[in-house]
Amino acid sequence: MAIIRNTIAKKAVFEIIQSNSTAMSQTEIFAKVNNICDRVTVYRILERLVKEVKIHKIVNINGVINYAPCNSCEHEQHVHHDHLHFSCTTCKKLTCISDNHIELNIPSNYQVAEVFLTVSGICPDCSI
Amino acid sequence: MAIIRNTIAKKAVFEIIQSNSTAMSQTEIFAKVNNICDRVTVYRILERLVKEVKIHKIVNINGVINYAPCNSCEHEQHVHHDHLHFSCTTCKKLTCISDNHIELNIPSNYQVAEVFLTVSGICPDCSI
DNA sequence: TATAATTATGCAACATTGTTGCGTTTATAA
DNA sequence: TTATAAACGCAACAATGTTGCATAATTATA
Repeated sequence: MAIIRNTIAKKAVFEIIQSNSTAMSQTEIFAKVNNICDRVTVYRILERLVKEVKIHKIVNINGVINYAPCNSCEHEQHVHHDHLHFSCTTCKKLTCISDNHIELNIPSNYQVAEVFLTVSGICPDCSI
Repeated sequence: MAIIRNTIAKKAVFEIIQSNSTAMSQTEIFAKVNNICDRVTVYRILERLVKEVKIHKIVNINGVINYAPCNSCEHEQHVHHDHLHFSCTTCKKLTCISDNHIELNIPSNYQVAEVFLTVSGICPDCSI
């Protein structure tokens, strides 16, 4: 098993993701990293953080991949993040909303792994 | 109001989308169109078909935008497509599953427009 | 503390996906 | 048949993500 290193750039990326109230794209994260590292490195750091279950990927309604910290997930059991994501059509921000337990009606021949629930609309900040 | 034209390429694109059991990306659609038109034209046709509510956009769990026909939607009322999408992690196919009515628990200061519900896992074809 | 092992990085180059401008073609209404 | 505006092709660009490889940096351990 590979040894995971906690580098300066990795710490910076993780801190940026954790301190932001909404999920961020690679582009936004790279902009905030302030030339501490190459943009390719940001991609690779994000990949590692996802693998380590420290952050998780969320796809925005326009297809842009965003990253948010894994706050309430149980790492040991690899329980997935079936909470709700709100995708604002005005400011494009993606916000994680508290857990929404939903009942699904899926044919039994489908093996379910993860549930992605995203709601689009206008967030409180944009609806004056 | 602009007049909508029903061109050969548009008919072909729509037929491809309608005859396929799973949702398709622009790349897949363009490959099936068989050089009947430019790839830019496919993008523009898809855009128009979405606007005409003949097809709808679905974002795959990897961020790729897919298109599926609008079968059961009520055009007049512009009712949105809050049915469930199954995204197979093996064959990457995106399948529309029948309506799943879900109860959401969203703070009242969020204005909801559309609900996107995507489940990842293994589809029947891939789970032998 | 020095050194070896290997993880992580930077850079360059490439791939894919989507967008825009503009001149030309074509479908439709009159 | 003709005028008009929608649709198209082409080229060029932009954004996002990936890969290979040489170099740098971190960690374990001697």
